[in-house]
Amino acid sequence: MTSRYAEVAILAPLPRALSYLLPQTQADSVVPGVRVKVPLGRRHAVGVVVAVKAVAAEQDLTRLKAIDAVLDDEPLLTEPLLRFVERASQYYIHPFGLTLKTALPAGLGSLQGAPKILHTRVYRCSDTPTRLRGAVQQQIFSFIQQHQPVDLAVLRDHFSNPHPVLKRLESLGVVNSLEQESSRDPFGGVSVEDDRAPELSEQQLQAVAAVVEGLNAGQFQPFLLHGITGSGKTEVYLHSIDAVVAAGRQALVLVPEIALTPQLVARFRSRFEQQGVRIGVLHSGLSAAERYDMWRAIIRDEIAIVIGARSAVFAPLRRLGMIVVDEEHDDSYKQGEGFRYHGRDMALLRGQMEQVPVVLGSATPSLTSFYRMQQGALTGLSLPCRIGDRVLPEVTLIDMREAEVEDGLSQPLIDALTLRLERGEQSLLLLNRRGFSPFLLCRDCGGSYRCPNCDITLTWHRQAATLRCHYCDFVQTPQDSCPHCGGAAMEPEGMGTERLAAELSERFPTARIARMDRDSTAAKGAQQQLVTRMEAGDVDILVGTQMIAKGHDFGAVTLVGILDADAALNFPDFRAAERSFSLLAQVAGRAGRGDLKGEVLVQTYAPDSPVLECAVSHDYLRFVELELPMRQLLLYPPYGYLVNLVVSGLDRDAVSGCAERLAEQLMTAADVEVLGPAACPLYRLRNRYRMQILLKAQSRAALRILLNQSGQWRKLFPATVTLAIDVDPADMM
DNA sequence: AGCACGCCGACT
DNA sequence: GTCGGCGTGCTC
Repeated sequence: MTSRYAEVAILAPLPRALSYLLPQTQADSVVPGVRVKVPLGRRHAVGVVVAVKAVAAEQDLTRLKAIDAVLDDEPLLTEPLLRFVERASQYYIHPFGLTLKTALPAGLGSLQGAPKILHTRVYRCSDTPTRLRGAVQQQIFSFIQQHQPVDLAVLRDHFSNPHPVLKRLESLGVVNSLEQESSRDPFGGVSVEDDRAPELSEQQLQAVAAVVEGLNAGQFQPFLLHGITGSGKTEVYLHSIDAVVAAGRQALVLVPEIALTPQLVARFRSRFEQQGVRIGVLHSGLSAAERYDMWRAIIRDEIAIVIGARSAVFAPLRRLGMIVVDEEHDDSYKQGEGFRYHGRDMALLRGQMEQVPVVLGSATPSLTSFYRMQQGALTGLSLPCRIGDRVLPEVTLIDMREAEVEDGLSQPLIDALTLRLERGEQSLLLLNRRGFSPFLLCRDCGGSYRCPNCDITLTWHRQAATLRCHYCDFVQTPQDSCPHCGGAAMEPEGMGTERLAAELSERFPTARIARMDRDSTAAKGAQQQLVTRMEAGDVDILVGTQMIAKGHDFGAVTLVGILDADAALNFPDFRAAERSFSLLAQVAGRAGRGDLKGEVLVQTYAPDSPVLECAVSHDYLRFVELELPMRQLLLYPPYGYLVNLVVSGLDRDAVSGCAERLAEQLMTAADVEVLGPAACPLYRLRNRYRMQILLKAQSRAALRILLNQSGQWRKLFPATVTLAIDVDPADMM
C-alpha cells in the first residue's frame, strides 16, 4: 500500500503550505479543494488541501501530524482554480493561505461561526387529485402545481399557516416534499420582465463576431471594447454571452460594485432567465450565508452566468467560456488592503490560464489598457456612436475665481437648476465629499476636531450629530465649546453632500431634493429606493458623491453639475489626471440619455487645466495623447512597473528606522529605481505611522528578482513594524 | 493569526 | 524574591 500525505494551506499568514498525514477515517475524502481541520502548534486551524501526494521512498513522515477532520463534502475549489489562486498569490507576494481566504466566501476560515448550509422543504405535485375538499387545499394545490418546485418559505409568504394543509395534501398523496439544500434567493423574489434583444449596429455586430471567434478558437484572447457612454457595450456582452451559453460554457461578468448596478443585473436576468439560464450574483451586499450558498451553487454547476464585484474573479466556474470586465478603468477593482489584487488583471490572468477570451469594456479605458491595445497586446473593438445618435451633452467650465458664488453654487449653476425646476426636468449634482462639512472650525482659535488615530480632521455629520473619521471608525459627539480654547462657537466649514442638500432645500423650498452617498444608502434597500424614486420622477435634484456617476441610467436628467472638479485633480498621485478625466466623463455621460439634450456645468478654480479641457470636448484620445508622454517621461505605468512598499507601526521612530534600513538594502538592486522612503500622504492612519518606498522598473522581471528576496526583508524588522507590499498600486495614500 | 517562551519593572 | 508586560519566533 502506498501511503499518501496532504499539502494544506492554512488560512492564516504562514509563508507556505504544511504537510499532514491523512486521517484514519474519511481518508478518501481528502482531495484538493476541501477544507480540513488540522492541528497547528497547540491549537487547531482551518486549511485547504492544495495537493495530495504519494510518499517518496526516502521521505520520513513520522514527524507529521494528521488531519483532524474533513470539513466539506465536496471541494470548494476546482484544481484549475487552486492553481489560479496560487499564481495570484505569487504575483502579489501574498501568502497562499491568506489569498485563499480572500478568494473564498467570508467566514470559512474559522472553526466556529462558519456559514451554515440551510435546508428547506420543497413541495411538488405527485398526483392529480380527484377532488379536494376545502377552498384552501385547492388554492395551495393549484399554487404548487403552477410554481413547483415550491419552497416552504414561499408558501408561507402566500398563505397563512400552510403547514397543516400541506400535511393533509401529503397524506392524500397528491403532493410530496423533499428536504433539500436551499439557495437563498439573492434577488429577493423579484422577477423581471422579458426583454428582447434589439437589432445590433454594424460596429456591435463586428465586436460580437470578434469575441465569438475568440471563444470558438478556444484560446486566451484579450479585447478592449472602447465605447462611449450610451453606445451599447452591454448589448455586446449580452450577445457574446449568448454564444457562450449556447456552446455549453459559462460566463463571468465583473462590475465595479454590483450593489451599484441593479439595472445591469436586471437586464441580464430579463434576457436570459426566460431561456432557463440561471444567473448568480456575488457582491458585498450579500450576507456570508448567501455568498456561501451562491458559491456552492456555482461549483455544483447550477449557474451559467456569474455577475459580481472583483472577488467574483475567483468564482468556481467549471466550464468557464469567457470573462467580461465592465468599466475596466474603475479603481474599485483594486483591493486596497490585505491581498491587494486587481480584479481586471486577475481576470486577464485567469483568462490566460483557462484559455478563454476576456473582454475589457469602458468608455474611458485605463491608460494601461489603451496603451496595451496600441501595442497590440489587446485587440481593440470600438463603438464610436451613441445608440439612436443621441447627441453628447454640452459641457461648460465655470471659472470659480470670477463667478458669483453663493453657498458653493455659482450663479450660472443656480440659473440652470432654476430652469430645470421650471421645466420639470431632473438635475444631478456631484460633490465627492460626504457629510455636512469636512470640519468644525473654532471662530476664536481656528482649532478643529481631529481624529485621535489619523492625521485628518473629523467630518461633521449634522443629521447624526456626530463627528466622524472617514478613514478609521472613530466617532465622537462634539462638546458645547471648543476643545482647544473653550470658545463658544464651533462652526461648520466647507461643504459636503449633506450640507449641499440642506442648502438647496432652503434655496428651492418646493423642489424635491434627494441625496445619494454612502451614508444615505447604508440601510438595506435604501439605494434601490432612491433609484426607483429617481426613475419615477419623484426627485428634482439628486445630490451625491461619485456613487451617482456609476451605472445609473436616469432618463430624464438634463443637467449635471460638478461642484468641485479640482478635488480629484489635486490628489498627490500620478493617476490623478486619469481619475479626474474618467470621473468627469462618466458623470457628464449621465446627462441627456433620454430624448432631451443634456447640459453639464463644471465648477473649477483651474479652468485652464488640459484635463478639464479634454473632458469638456469629450475627447478621450486627446487626453491619452496628453497624458501618455508624461507617464513615459517619468517611467510610470504603462511604461514602467511600480511596487509600493508601505512600512507601518505604532512607533514613529521604529517605522522610519526600518524604512531607512530597508531602502538602503534595496539600493543594490539592479535595474530598479528606489524612491524614498517618504512619509505616506496620510502619515498616520488608524494610529499607525506610515512610510513608503516606491520601486520603479522598466521590466517586471527586475522587480520580480528583487521581490523574491522579500521574505528576508521582514527579518530586518521587529515584529511591531509591518511591511505591506502593494504590487501595481492604484493609489499611494 | 494564535500561542508559548523569554527577559526586564513593580508588587507582596 | 515572583507576577506579568509585550517582543520574538514557530506552527507539518
